[in-house]
Amino acid sequence: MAQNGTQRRMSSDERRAEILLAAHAVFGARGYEGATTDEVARAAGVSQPYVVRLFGTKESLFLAVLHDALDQLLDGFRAELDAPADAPVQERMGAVYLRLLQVRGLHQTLSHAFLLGGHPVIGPAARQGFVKVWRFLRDEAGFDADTAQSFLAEGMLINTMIGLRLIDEVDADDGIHELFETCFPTTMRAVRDVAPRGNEPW
Amino acid sequence: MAQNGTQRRMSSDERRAEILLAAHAVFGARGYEGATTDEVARAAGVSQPYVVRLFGTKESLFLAVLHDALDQLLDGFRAELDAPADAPVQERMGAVYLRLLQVRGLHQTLSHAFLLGGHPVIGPAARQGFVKVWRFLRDEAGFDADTAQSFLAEGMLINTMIGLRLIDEVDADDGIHELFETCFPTTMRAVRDVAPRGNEPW
DNA sequence: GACTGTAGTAATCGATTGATAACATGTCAA
DNA sequence: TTGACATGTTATCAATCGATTACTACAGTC
Repeated sequence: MAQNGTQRRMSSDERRAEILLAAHAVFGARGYEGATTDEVARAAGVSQPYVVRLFGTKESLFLAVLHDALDQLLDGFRAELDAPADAPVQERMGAVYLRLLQVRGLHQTLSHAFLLGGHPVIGPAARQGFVKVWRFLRDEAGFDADTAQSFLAEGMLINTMIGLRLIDEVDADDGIHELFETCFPTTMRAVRDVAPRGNEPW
Repeated sequence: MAQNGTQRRMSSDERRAEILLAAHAVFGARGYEGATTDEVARAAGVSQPYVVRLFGTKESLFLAVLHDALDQLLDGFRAELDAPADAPVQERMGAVYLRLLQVRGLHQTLSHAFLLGGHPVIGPAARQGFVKVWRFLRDEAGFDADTAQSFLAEGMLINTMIGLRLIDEVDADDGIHELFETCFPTTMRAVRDVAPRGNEPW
């Protein structure tokens, strides 16, 4: 029974991928320390010990999420670079960045990791990832230093606004509405459709 | 004995201020969930239960730290606005922001709070604080929307770079060195002197 | 110089949480 | 079919942490 219903047997790799997806959302919403392996497990529809078994420790699960986020980011950038150019590079990379909002929690997980530079294990991994992004922008995308800096800065502001759940008040507060229109001049509708809302835990 | 030595009796307000200072550093380095009231207590030189007694709960301690950070930021901005102008407004506000790096952990605590928008108590407080900064830049400092957005964005990037402890590798990695020179063109020496290093826990 | 309120600590408790161990169930090859 | 391995769970433990309680000690006052 249950041949294709709600419960199905998966390969451990498929399961790992599902847990990773759930972990993006949970770590993004609660941070490394605030998230629990049990929350991740329930979000992924498995038991808490199984999460630990598939990833070893909570710390290595977070590292896996961090590496996955950086891979998705840089792979997305590179794929767009290889595609035929239909707009300035900066706009195209920005569109890739915003498209990744569909992976719930990805941007916030990155920001959380970037704030843990003092952590003995996560710190070095986060630094290395950040530098990789910088090097991509400079060496592969061809950004000059000032452009790369502005691009990164705007990315960090986007992460902040997403993490703050500012969208919830975009209609209630004129200042926020203006900020959004400045930050997402063309893409506001897309962002609003995809960004996390306050009424969902993550 | 011990009339003025290492141990002294303080007013609860003085002690509260000292704990607040220590809490900036601890919350900044470890985040809201990652920090423990015991770490804050030891950093402030008091016992853990006393921290809880003076602030009620860990949550209200964090809210106090958040409000203190926003007060220091906006008070600093306003004081600089009232002082005789010796440079463009944007530069002067930026200098205030960098000067606050002397309050260890202040910027990172703000960033941590901004990532907790989904938290039922911290979220609304963080949103409100962020909007207050935006309104200050627009209404009091007279920034136009684009300038305010860039200013905020660069601030978030600075917070990220501080939280990442990137300064530790500024001499070891050419990319990081370049990033720092782009981001802190005139102020790099000051930032390096005052930013937290990897070899200190916070 | 006892009285009293405030500063502060030691001891401890209950809840949470990451991790482990033991066990159960499904699937595939021979 | 049956064995064997991979998928998954239930039960449980030890450590950590925020909070409470009960106690101690200092300082100003009458």
